[in-house]
Amino acid sequence: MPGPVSYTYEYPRPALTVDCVVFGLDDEDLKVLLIRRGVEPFAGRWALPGGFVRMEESLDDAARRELDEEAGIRPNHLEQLYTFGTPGRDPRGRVVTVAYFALVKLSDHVPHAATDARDAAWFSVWDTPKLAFDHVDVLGTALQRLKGKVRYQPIGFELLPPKFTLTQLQRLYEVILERELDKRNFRKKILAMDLLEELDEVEQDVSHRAARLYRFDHKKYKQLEKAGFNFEL
Amino acid sequence: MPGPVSYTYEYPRPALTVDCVVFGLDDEDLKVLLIRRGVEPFAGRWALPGGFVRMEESLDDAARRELDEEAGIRPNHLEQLYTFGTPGRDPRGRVVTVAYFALVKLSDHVPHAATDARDAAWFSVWDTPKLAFDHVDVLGTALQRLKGKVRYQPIGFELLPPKFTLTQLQRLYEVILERELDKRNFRKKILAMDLLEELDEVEQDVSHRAARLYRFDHKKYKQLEKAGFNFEL
DNA sequence: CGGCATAGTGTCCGGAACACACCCGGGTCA
DNA sequence: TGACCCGGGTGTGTTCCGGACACTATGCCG
Repeated sequence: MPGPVSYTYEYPRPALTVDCVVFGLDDEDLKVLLIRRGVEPFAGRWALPGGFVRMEESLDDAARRELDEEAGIRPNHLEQLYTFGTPGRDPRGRVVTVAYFALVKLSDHVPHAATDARDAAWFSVWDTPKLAFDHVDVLGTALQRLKGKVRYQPIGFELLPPKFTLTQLQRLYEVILERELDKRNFRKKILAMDLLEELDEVEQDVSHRAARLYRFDHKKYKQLEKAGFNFEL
Repeated sequence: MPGPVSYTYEYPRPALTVDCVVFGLDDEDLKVLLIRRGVEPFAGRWALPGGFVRMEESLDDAARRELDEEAGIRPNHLEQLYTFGTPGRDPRGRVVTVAYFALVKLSDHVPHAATDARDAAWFSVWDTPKLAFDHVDVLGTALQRLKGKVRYQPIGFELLPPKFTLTQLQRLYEVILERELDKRNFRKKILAMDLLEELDEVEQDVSHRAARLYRFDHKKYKQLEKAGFNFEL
């Protein structure tokens, strides 16, 4: 990609990057995707996937591009999280980063690495290695946001396979909200919303009574949303 | 402020600005602070106060500095809103802006302009002139955020004078949420939280029975918050 | 065929939301 | 000066919703 070797401005400008907090759900645990850095600064440390924003792309596009390049991930749900710009957060100089958070179905991304000759891996969000830059703060902010948002918007489904059992769904909420929920009340509430399509299928290969499978009805949700319906818990 | 006349980088960098959506509450109406632009682009148009981020200041500091410089405002409540970076949003080239939103007591800022030889004025949020850049989008996003946030965090008080009546408080919520509330229930709920200090004073100069004044108890709120209390509606 | 592991289900109670109507206090104006 | 007008401020009954709570059903496995 040839071009001029330098760019000159009248006033100094910070560098601009995007970083992505990608969440996935494994049985029993909420995971976050990390990349092992190959270059300084923080070579060898784990960090959130991300990189520099190009001049002709939007911030959202930059986040998607970096995710695809660094981990081969094309998330369904991606939203801007917060912008971190404290001077000194990057030893190379002033770097401002727009953080994003994404939700993916882990099942779609089991064999993770091998996409860019980099190490990429899923870690439990409660037990990550020491992170580069201020990425702990970014992760913390993302967790808070996820916790706050999952109760008022049906985004949790992005973490589950298309067909899931009510128990799986309940566990998802329990893991994210960090508290236990009553099975009967949970089912009553979620079914009362009439957003789940009950399928004529049950889970396979379990050594006990198989649970019925459900599917989230995006179309019905869009309708209800327009009509002023508010998803809650 | 003399210095080198140019800054050179190996890769192109977007310019970085901050813009602030400052809300104030007038009897009966939610207002937003706008500044008339003196220079191109969009000279003569109204716009949100804002400007370029300096290399040695944090984003929050930049927002506060610009607000002070352009309108003489030092808001109590200021928080980051969203970062807008679509290529083409500024005709001068790639400019990414970190938007903030702030709440102020209008009473503290009645005589607005005259601070920087610029025009500054409060407009009803439902009836603003045509704005420069993509500032309509920014304003829209800020309104949405305010609407969402006011129900779960006691930030509405930042818009009222220190001493206020319950009716004033109720009107605030009605204006922001764009729906009417039941007087009896509103009072019951807000008083039950035990966050308002009942004063031995009543409002003055009204042509009907004077209402009792209250004050928001920040200290008590901090305590309750730590104890896991959640403000709601 | 018995045991075990998870699926699936209904009821009751207390507090919150809501709708409804009346008295209070003070200023205004005839 | 007294009648009235305007919002301020309060009580109650009804309904609705969320939370607590425990047992039966089903299917696989040994």
